[in-house]
Amino acid sequence: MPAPDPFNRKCATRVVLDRVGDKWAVLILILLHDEAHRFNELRRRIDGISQKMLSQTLRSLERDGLVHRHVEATVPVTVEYSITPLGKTLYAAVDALRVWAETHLKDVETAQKRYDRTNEKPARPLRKAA
Amino acid sequence: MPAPDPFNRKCATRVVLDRVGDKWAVLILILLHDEAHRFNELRRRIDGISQKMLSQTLRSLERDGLVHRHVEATVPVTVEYSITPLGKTLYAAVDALRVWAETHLKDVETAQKRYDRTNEKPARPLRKAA
DNA sequence: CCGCATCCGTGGGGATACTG
DNA sequence: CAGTATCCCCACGGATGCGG
Repeated sequence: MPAPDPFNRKCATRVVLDRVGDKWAVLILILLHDEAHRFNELRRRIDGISQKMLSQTLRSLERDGLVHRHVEATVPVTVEYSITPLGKTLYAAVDALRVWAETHLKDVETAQKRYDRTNEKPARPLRKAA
Repeated sequence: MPAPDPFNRKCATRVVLDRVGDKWAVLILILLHDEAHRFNELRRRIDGISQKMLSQTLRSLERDGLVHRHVEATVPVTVEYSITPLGKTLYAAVDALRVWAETHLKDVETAQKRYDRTNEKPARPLRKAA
């Protein structure tokens, strides 16, 4: 893994960024930070996630050591997912983003409206209509 | 925009998360945080970005009020991009992620190797070969 | 209940060519 | 130099069905 030069492909930072870019991963991390959950609990909790993505994302998180998977050998098997200590440290950073979002949402929206008002004046044909 | 319930689609947090999830946006933000840059400077600086994505991402950032676009009316037109105050506040949060990445990279890699050693023992056909 | 395999549609994003 | 427009591909992710 190369030195921390985010402008080179495949640098450490990019790897993490890609994981954070995964919206499902972040949401799962937030949920598990509060308490452990079972598979279908998560499924119901997270609006719009497919079973495939949930499964897939959980495996990634487990692989990265951010989430722990505990299998209970009951009759219909029971699986519980919980956040690991490492996961909690990432959660802290991610949470900073959440806070930023809530703090500056208004500013962003204002900027967007301004931009749209200024630039979205199309309908001025550059070349004469045919 | 709904209340801060990240589990509902289209919540504020998700919007920001999606923007941060955009790796190009983050990289641009980091570059511009150091100093203003021109279009093709950014292009050269960022390994692997296409001209289309650069253009597209810059417009998003400008629309969100995170980046400022200054046009100099020289003969071959000159355009400079710089980070806004709002952009700097976001940069702070993003930087926390960068730090996390560099700090815990080793842990993640270790976890991954462990996981792979444990689980990637395929080659045991569940059903007989045809 | 948990989760993998398969099929398949959509759109994100790369390459290229062109304009102001 | 700074973009826009077009084509095109393939990987991401949804839906469905099966297996432990």
